Amino acid sequence: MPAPRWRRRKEARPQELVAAALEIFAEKGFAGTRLSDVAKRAGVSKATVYLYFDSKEDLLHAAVRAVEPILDFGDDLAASHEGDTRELLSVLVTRWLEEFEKRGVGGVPKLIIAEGSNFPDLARLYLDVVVERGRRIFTAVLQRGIERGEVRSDLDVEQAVHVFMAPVHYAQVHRHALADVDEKGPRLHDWLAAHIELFWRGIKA
Amino acid sequence: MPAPRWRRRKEARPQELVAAALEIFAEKGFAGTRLSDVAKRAGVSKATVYLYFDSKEDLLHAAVRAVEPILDFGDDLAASHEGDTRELLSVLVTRWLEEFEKRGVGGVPKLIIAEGSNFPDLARLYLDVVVERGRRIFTAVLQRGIERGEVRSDLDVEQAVHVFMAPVHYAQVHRHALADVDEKGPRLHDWLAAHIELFWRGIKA
Amino acid sequence: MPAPRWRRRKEARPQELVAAALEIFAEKGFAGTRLSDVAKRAGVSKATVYLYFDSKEDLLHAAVRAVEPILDFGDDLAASHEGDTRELLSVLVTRWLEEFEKRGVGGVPKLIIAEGSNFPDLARLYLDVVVERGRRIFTAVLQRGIERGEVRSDLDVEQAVHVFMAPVHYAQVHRHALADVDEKGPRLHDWLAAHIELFWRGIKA
Amino acid sequence: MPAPRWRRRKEARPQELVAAALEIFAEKGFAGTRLSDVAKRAGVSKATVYLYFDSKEDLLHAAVRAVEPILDFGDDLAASHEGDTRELLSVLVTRWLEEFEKRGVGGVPKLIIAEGSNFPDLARLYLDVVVERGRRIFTAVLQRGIERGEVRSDLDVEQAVHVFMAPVHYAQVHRHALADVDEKGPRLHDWLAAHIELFWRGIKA
DNA sequence: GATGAATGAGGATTCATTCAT
DNA sequence: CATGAATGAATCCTCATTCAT
Repeated sequence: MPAPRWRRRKEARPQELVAAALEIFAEKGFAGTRLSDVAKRAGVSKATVYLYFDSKEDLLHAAVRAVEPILDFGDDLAASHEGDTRELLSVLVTRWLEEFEKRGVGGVPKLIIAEGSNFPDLARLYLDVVVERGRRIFTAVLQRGIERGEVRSDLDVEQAVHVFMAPVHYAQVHRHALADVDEKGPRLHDWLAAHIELFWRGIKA
Repeated sequence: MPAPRWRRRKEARPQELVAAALEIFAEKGFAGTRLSDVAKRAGVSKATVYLYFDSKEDLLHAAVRAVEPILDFGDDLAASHEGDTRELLSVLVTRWLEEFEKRGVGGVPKLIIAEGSNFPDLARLYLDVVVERGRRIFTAVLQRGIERGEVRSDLDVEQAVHVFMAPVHYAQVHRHALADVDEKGPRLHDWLAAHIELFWRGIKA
Repeated sequence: MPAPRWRRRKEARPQELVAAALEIFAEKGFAGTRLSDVAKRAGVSKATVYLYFDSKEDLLHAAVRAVEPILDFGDDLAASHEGDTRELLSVLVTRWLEEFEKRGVGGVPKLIIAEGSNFPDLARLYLDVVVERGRRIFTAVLQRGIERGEVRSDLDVEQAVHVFMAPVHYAQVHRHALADVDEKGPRLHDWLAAHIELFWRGIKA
Repeated sequence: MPAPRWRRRKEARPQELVAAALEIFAEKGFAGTRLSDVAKRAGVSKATVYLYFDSKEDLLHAAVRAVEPILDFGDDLAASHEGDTRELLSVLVTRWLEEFEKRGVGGVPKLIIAEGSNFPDLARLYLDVVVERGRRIFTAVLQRGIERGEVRSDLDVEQAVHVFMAPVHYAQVHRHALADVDEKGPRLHDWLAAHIELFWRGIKA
């Protein structure tokens, strides 16, 4: 008795819905999103959404929660890295952006910016699993850099981390909010490469 | 002597409405904003809004257009500055943030991030009068720095400007979207001071 | 002390408003008419309408009441007519239509058709001062025709009057409701001439 | 056992809505009709109307389009008639009126008079499927009458048709607009019988 | 589990009407 | 007398949500 194909579909439904919802929430915002559009994009009927989610807001939460494991790679990568700190910064940033896109949650940062004041719980979740966690990771990296003598020992690490992360966050937001229309705007990878280059000059020993 | 039901305010009304609208649009987003709330905050009835604006969307445009003269200070300030470039960067950034708050349009950057994909015209307007103009101003500043020998002459000015501006934009967005909930987040002025400090180390000759 | 010019204007206001109202009521119907459009056509402000009329409905009544003296010509003309009856019919119909247009109330019949069920009082007024009065006039004319031996004495005068008037009423309605779009439709004067010709053949002795 | 809040009626709903709408549009006019009243009369909620029609105007169009097949009987009846022409006229007129009432579109002629200038497309549709078609049918009838020697060969058929139809149209309009209030007005069947009698005398050979 | 049908609550917009000047 | 400004009360339309099948 082979597992029927539709079984897999059925189990995949919630994820498909979350993926569809995320795209549209990120594009239109929460209030601007019609559940009927989400359903259509997921290839189901409106009513089906309610089999898996209690409400539109529930779906929003689910969509944002998809970002939870996004930085799992961070600690390991930082701990196991062998090369110099500057390269580690570069690898981490690259991976950061890749993970978001690969997992289809690239729109979350923008969504959080847009809806954070309407849904503080979501903002807090995002801050915890992305922002704070990112801060911890990069704090560790900079401290390791200091220990290794690569980074100035008089650096105010906390502020430096804030400074370092702003362009990363902003690049994600820009990409999903303005890039299409910002013809003279920065190109993502050059932008972040330049950022790391300048930042490194700013902190190196 | 009961307060009159209304008072003639033809002159002031549009601005009051725009101010009220901007606050709420920035907080709730376009679709999430109820015109009745805007009216209430402006102290008028819903119908009064329609005396001055054709539609909710028209009001949104008006609200965003309030940002148009925001960087008027930039060119003059840059041209007349006597001190060193680093200080000029600092002055300009400080002034930038002040102007937005002073004119009550501090929420616009966040609003544009949230609604840019729904209203590309608005995004374009914002890019023109804020982002591009900011780029031009800082490009000039860095070039002046190179000419004065303060800044490395091998600097890729275009990329440097993009790098420099990201934390400025992000700080504005963060302030109106996440700051309330981001207890461990950066404090605006320290953050930008640290940014300028590190950036300067990155570009100085 | 010459009478100031504006005096005349002021006294003419109600009539100008009634005239403007009538045109628009006849075109758009009562509910479809905006008082602001009436005011604009009359060259005054909306509020001015309320100096002369209590309400939109009051204005409607005034507009329809303008039709009251419309058939004053009828009795005299019928009584003083010297020629034959057929000619009298023709003269009366021609005059009927002329009077409506001359006095600017040509749209009233259509308006009454459209709004009669919403404003039975108006319908009754119109029936009294136009329809019933017309019936009386034409009844007298046909009876005179019988007395003069021009019209069949076995004619059912009451029915004949109803039959005679239908095309007159309909022509008025058609003109203001369908004529613009009814390219293959009848031309008013030929139509009524043919009507009288056929009717006369139908009733003549 | 409480009555279910609703019952699946997908098939019947549009027709029920059109019927309800037609009654109310004919009575109150387009602008004077509240969609909530239409919904109530059809026994559904306001929102349900929008499941089947895009807008109030769409519903109006649908309602008027219900008149489209109304004269289908005409050509056949005229072609297959065996008796004399006078009787054919009578039969056609009787049937004409019957069909409108039987199909519940008796109010359309009045509605078109009322709204023709606001919705020229509707007027055109009505002219095409009712007025013009009627003209063609009666033109054929009169020509047949001439061929059969029953009708004067010098008759101006085109004008005669216009004359003949006016009371038919007007009777329909009168019935739905004024009859209730026009106590001394004509009774439909006597009226049209007298019309046909007089008309026949006017055209017979 | 899935959905077509239905709806209640709500929001944008309009407009007759009022009032201070 | 006139009117610009303001508004309350509708009215159309949308959409998240429910329910019978």
